[in-house]
Amino acid sequence: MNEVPTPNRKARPDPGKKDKLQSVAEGDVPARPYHHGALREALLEAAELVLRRDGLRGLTLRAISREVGVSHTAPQRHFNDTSGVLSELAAIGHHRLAASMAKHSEGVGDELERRKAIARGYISFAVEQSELFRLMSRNELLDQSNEALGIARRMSIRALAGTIGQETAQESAPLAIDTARAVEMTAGWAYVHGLATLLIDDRLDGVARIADNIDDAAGLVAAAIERMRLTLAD
Amino acid sequence: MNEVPTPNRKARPDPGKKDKLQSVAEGDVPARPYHHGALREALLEAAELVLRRDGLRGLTLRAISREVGVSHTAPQRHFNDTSGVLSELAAIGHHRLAASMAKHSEGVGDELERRKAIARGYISFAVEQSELFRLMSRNELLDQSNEALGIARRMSIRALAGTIGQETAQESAPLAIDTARAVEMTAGWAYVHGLATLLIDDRLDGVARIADNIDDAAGLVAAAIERMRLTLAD
DNA sequence: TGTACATCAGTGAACGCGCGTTCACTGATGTAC
DNA sequence: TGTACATCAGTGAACGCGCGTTCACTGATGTAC
Repeated sequence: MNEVPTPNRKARPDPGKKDKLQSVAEGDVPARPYHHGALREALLEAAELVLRRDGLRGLTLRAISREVGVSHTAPQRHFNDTSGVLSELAAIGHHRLAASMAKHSEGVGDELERRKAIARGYISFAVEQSELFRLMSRNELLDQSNEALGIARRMSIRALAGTIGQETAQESAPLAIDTARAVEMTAGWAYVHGLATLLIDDRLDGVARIADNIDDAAGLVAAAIERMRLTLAD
Repeated sequence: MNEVPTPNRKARPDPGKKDKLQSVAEGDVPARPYHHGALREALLEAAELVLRRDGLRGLTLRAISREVGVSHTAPQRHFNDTSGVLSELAAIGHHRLAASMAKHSEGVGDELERRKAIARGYISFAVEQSELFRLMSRNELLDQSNEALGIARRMSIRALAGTIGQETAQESAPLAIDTARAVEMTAGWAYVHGLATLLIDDRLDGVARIADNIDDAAGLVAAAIERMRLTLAD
């Protein structure tokens, strides 16, 4: 009787959306199948895109669903809620941060130079992926019990300590250091993290503007990194 | 005819709310008048209360209206929108930050000690009023054209440079310094800001936990501040 | 000192928005036999 | 190799929530005369 195999569904607001039978004949765009196959990964990529384009405010489950072209309830199965997506994204960010530091310091022998290189890697990541970097600090939005995030955090701390590559991928092993070393590490981390944060928040412009020979904050940061051995002021 | 002077208003859902005629006879609680008198200040206080209690997420125009007990459209007249309230609040925060640094360093003569004291003032403020401190960095929520905020920011930078009190309240005058001084200031600021940020974000616990003799992040920070002259690590 | 009137400050009902969540469902895939 | 059935993945309508905004209004205050 019915030529279209549509059973007793109530309504089809957009019937042109799924043309499953003509999939191959329609062109090279394969018809989107009911089962995506790699929806989780697609959603994460979409989430990153939305984060860059619309900022953290626009990053909702509905937004990433729209981006992928999937029902807005689909993400629930893969991430429980928004914090699930954000936590995964933050974990990815920590891995990239670690990779950036490792890459910048790769093969640098001199210890001081090595530390400067790690600092550059840290700040480069923060500047180039500032929204992601910011997200990584937004604890109230992240699921603190997320395992991947925990592992990724430990990994980036390890890369910061410059011990990545020296040990194998034992990122879960504790990094035992003594007190003095911990204090130095804290100080160094704080220094670099503060530079990165102030830089992407455009706060250094104020200082740059009042200095005689500096007219860009990036130059200020470069000079500050070069100093590396510092006192609080003057 | 009518004993109550209620004219042709449609409905009174909560008639007990405003008992204007019995104001004095009712007790020492004065009946809330139609005109508040200092609504702007009351709303700002309420905003700070809400910020502490519910965090930034709960800080809405409707929330602060509820807190004061006023119609939820009342704040519109005093602050245009939410960013107006947040900007005023951030400005207050900058003033308090400046005051904290000034107070801690007051009367400290030795230059290095003075800088440590300023750092303690910075970090104390961040820890004690962490939500407010965080708000001050949330540029996307603040009205960058807000004049009070701009002035307050310049003031806190000035206090950070340790020049507060040496000059009069000329907070709008430019703070002319040379390049070397600017680099030092930037480095010092970054260091202290990073310590404060990592501390209130509970990020230092990770380092503290892996150090042999430190089991609290606060101790780590205290030690880091005491060092003050640092290299990136080790 | 009193009166008229403009202006200011706050009210409360109504609306639209985008969000997350629930629910019964359908389409696709995997597995037992 | 084929068939039955359970399980998994995605759908889309519906709902409730809290928010900001608009609007016509009312109550209080200030000012001109």
